[in-house]
Amino acid sequence: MARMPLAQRRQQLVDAAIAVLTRDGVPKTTTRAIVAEAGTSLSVFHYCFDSKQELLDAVIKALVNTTVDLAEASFEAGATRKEMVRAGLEAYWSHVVANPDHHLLTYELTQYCLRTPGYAEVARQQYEHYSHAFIALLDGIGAKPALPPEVMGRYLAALIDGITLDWLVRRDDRSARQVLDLMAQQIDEVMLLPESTPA
Amino acid sequence: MARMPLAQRRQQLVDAAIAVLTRDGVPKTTTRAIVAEAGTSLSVFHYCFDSKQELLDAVIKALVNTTVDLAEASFEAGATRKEMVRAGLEAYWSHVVANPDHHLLTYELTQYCLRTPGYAEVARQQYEHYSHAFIALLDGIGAKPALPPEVMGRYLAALIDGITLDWLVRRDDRSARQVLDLMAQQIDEVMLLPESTPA
DNA sequence: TAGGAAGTAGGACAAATGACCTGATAGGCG
DNA sequence: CGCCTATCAGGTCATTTGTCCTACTTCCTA
Repeated sequence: MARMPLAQRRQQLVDAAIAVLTRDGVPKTTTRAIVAEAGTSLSVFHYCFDSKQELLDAVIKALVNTTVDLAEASFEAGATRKEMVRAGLEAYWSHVVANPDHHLLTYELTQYCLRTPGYAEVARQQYEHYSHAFIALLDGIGAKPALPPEVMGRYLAALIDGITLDWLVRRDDRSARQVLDLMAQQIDEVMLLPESTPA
Repeated sequence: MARMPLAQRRQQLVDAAIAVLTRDGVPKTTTRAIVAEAGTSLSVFHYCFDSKQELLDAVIKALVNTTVDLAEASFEAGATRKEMVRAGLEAYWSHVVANPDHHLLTYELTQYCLRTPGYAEVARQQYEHYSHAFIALLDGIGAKPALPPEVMGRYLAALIDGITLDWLVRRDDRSARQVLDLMAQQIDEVMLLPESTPA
């Protein structure tokens, strides 16, 4: 193997671990599978990380960051308010459909954190981020919520989380799209105050 | 150990497995932990089941049944339509709060099924049951849906699933209750046609 | 250019785990 | 009562998995 500075090798192992986690799931992600994916050896692994747990720390940090970035970046442009809402959901949804394993892994890691002493807080922050992302979206659109934004954010985050999980389980595209449409409609027609129509 | 007929011993091992799964999670549920919980030996285990997988089959069947029963039984009486909806959600929610480990395990097993070849269909059926339970609830209430019942059922099932997961992660009772209230309100005021007011 | 540190290689080891085997024993049935 | 089948006990084996150790190589630097 080509020699590589420590930081770079660490990053490579984190990437390899994410690849294996995504492809094979948490239980099958052994240290040997990770180093095989990275094309290196066990000794290199323990040269870079004290333990498997320390690597998982780094993996979780990396994944949470990308997931949050995704959630925040998903909600962007559109012409009318209704279009912006739909565009945001659409952006998120196309990422789900294109990367089902990524999202499945997110759920798995959440579970892992809940079961691993000292990691519950990590999962907690992850879910805080989700609802905050929705609040920020609605705020960014310039929408006037008809309800407390906090409650709306959590409602919508829970809803999209449930829709995602349902699709990951049943892979029913038509059903998912119908429910997403209903969600967009609910947001626009029910949860936000009517737009001030320009004269 | 007292001698016991095969079927009874099997049931005992399934119960023990559920206890360990609930308490310690899927990864820590080893055959040894199961037989220790049941107070028997490994040999008894392999006398009753060919493999750990075969036991898990039985466990999943048992758990899915109880979960579905719960979901269906949760939705019962109340005076007005609004009260019935709230009572149904309340019944479900009190079970969640009283048995968080049970519900956490449900999510874990869903993941397990998705990752285990040949078990995806089990998870799929589980989620079918959830939305059907909602459709049946609304139908049982005698409510006139303002939307296709199929879509509403999936929307509500996804929503309650997301709310449950959010609470399991953040354990924020106040937030959960607010979102549940909003859900009840949405159902009553938006998703169902107005009740025909008696003269 | 020599020395030393940073990085790599491969093997080894103990613990955990699923699976199984042989012999003992209980308890119904003739 | 005595047999014989169903049930149980304990030990054992092979595999997997995380961890680590020692020796080797590359590369920077004084």
